[in-house]
Parts: sequence; structure tokens; C-alpha cells
Amino acid sequence: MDRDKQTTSSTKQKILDAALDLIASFGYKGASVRKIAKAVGIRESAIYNHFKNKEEIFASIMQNLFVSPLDEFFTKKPPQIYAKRGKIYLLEFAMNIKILSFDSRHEKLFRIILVELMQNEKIRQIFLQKFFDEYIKHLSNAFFVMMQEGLIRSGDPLLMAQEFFAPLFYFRLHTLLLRMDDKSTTSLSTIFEKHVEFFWEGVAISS
Amino acid sequence: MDRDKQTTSSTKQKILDAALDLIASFGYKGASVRKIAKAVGIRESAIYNHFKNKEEIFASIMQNLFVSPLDEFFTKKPPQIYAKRGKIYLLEFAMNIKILSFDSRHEKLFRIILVELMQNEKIRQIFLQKFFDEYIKHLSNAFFVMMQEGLIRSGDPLLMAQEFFAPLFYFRLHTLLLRMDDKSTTSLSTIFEKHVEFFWEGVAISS
DNA sequence: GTCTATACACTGATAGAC
DNA sequence: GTCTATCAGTGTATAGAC
Repeated sequence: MDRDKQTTSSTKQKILDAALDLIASFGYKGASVRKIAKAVGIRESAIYNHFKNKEEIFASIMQNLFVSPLDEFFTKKPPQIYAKRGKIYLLEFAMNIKILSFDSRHEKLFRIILVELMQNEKIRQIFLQKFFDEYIKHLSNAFFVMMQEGLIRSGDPLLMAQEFFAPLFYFRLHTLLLRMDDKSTTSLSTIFEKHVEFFWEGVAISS
Repeated sequence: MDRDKQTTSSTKQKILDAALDLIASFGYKGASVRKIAKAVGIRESAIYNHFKNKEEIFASIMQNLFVSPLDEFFTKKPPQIYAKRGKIYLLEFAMNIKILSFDSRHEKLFRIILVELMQNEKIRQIFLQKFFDEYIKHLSNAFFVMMQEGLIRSGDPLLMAQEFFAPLFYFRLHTLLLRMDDKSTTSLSTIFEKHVEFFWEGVAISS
């Protein structure tokens, strides 16, 4: 039995889990070492056997913060190849965001990002890079392909990418805010699909 | 000379101004009474001659937080009357948001809202009400009118309102994030107008 | 109205016993 | 690895002199 080892690593993991919850609720400042220790069931000082200081805990959480299934989506289904599918491709992307919006773990991560967005420059940089640059560029490539394939009307693919992405972002935020106070999200249950429909109607070349 | 009176009220105003700046930078928690007092040039204890406690300062700022020119827009130009103008009406609305995005005072207010969004339920409620309900309903009315006038294709006006508003929200957030770290916003200088163009192309009935 | 002085809770962090 | 004990620093807030 490697009970000792297990206990050790599980304590470290417990600390990370507790910190994740507390930061999502109270922000980095609000998640005190005391609170984290209490949530885990150990003393404050014992925390420092696993992490050098509070910041190391935060840094450890940060690493997983932006590892998103959306990156995976663009890796598995590069626009250059799959964008020819047109509306189906857009729908797949939208469904990915929809799933993220209703997944409780990613909800927590998105919450932390938003809590720290205005106070932490590093998070802000990554946020900008992901949501206003990376995804937009991938989508822009997709729209470029669709134009070449004659599926959609021609125009600025970058603008189109932003126009397509922005409502998805907006709906995800809406979902998060409603869920935070345990409000109903039924009005948003099909909005992601409807968005794709609406968008496609606006850009598709009817043939 | 009512120098005393003036000094008094100006100190109170100074406290509010300093608090506004500090909260925008560090959040409610980060804006300590010590920092506020130091910024104003008085002792911490002197603060309590003007406000009962820290929360009263925050509450006082909150009142002005959501008084937005956008409310004024819908009051002065109710959709029922002005939406007949079609694209021009949408452009006017978009220009209002553009102006807000680049106005430094409203930038601060928007920052505070975002800083507190995840931690303060009251702010969250008002945020939801304004950006996901009130404006959407006004715009929804506008699109309903435009449909009746035969200016745009028929569809769900509520969905259309969200589709129109979401990118404006997204661009405003983008502007804020770039400006926070003194990055260039030239790429966003005409995006609000372009959005209206793009959107109108997608819904207008070409005649 | 502003000051000094002070109270008291909570923060992150460390030393040393077990 | 976890504990007790303890530290300095910062937080909000109050009492009383001027």
C-alpha cells in the first residue's frame, strides 16, 4: 500500500481543489490561506509544506485555466480542411461553447478568469489572446475557406469571425451570470443553435 | 464666503472621486479606507466624518454606476417612433456605445462593474437587467417595428436584438481591455460602424 | 472637520516541537 | 507532514483632543 504517497498527493490536490472553489467565489485576495486550510481540514502552516507561498497555488491553478476544449477543436478540426462543411462546422463550434457553458468545472474556471480579469494583467493578456485573437483568427480562416467554396457571401472574414463569435461569448456570459444565482437558464437552452441559424441566414448564398 | 461649506462638500466629493479611481483599479476590497484617505490627503478617521462606513462610500458610487446615456437614448428616441429609420436608428445606437467605450469616465464605471460582477450580487442583478434584458427589449421593439415596416426580413425580434447587441458589447469589452494596458485601439476605431453595416446586410430586405 | 491614539480582526508567513 | 505558537502588516472603525 502506498497510502502515504496517496495521502500526500491527495492533500496537495485537495488544496488546489479548495483554492479553485474559493478563488471562484471570492477572488484571489478573498481566498485566504486560512480559508483554504480550513476547507481542506489542515492548519495554515501545513499549506506551506506543499506550496512555497500563496502565489504558487494561484500559479498552479492558472496553468489549467485556459486549457480549453476549444483549442482542441481547432486542432482536431482545422478550418482549412473542415470549414467546407459550412454551417455544420459553425454548429459544431457553437456546440462546443454551449457544452462549456453548462459544464460546472469550466464554469468555475471561466468565473476565476472574470473575477481576476480587471485586476490581473497576466490573466487579461491570455484572455485577450484567446477570446479576441486566437479563436477569431481560426474562425476567420474558416470563413475565408467558406467564401472560396462559394458557401457564403464575400466580405471581411475577420469581421465575420467576430460577428459570429461575439454572440456566443455573450450567451456564455449570460449563462454564467444566471447560474451564479441559481436562476433558470431554460431561455438559453437552444440559443446557441438559433444563433448559428440566424447567422447562416445572413451570410449564406442561397442557391 | 461660504468657504467652509465648499471645503466640506469638496472633501466629500474628493473622497468619492478617489474611491472611484481606486475601486476601478483594485476592486472594492482593494480600495482600502487607508488608500482613499491618502489619495484625498486626510487621515483615515476623517473619512468617517463624511461617510458612516466604507460601504456607504461604495453605495454612493453605485448609484451613478448604471445611469447610462443608453437609457437616455431609448427615452429620447423610443423605438416605436424612430425605428422606422431602420439602419440609421441602429447606427445611432451603435455610435452611443462607441462613444461610451472611449469616454474615460464611463470606462471607469464599466471597469468597476466588471471588477465587482462576480463578487457582488447586487451589481450582477443590475448588470443582467441592463445588458441582457432592458436594452434587448428596447432593441427587440425596434426590430419588430422594422419588420412591420418591411425593412428587414421577418424572424424572432428578441433573437435579432441579442444578435445585434452582443457584438457591440464584445467590442466595448475589447476596447476596455486594450485601453487598460495602454494598448492601441486603432483596430477598433471603425468596428462599431462596420458591425452595423454587416448586420444590416444580413437582415435587410433588398428592394 | 481633522487630528492622534487606539482597539481589534484578519492577513500571509515562519520557527520549532512532535 | 502536521501541529502550536507567534510575528509583522493591513484592514475597518471609534474616542477624544483641538
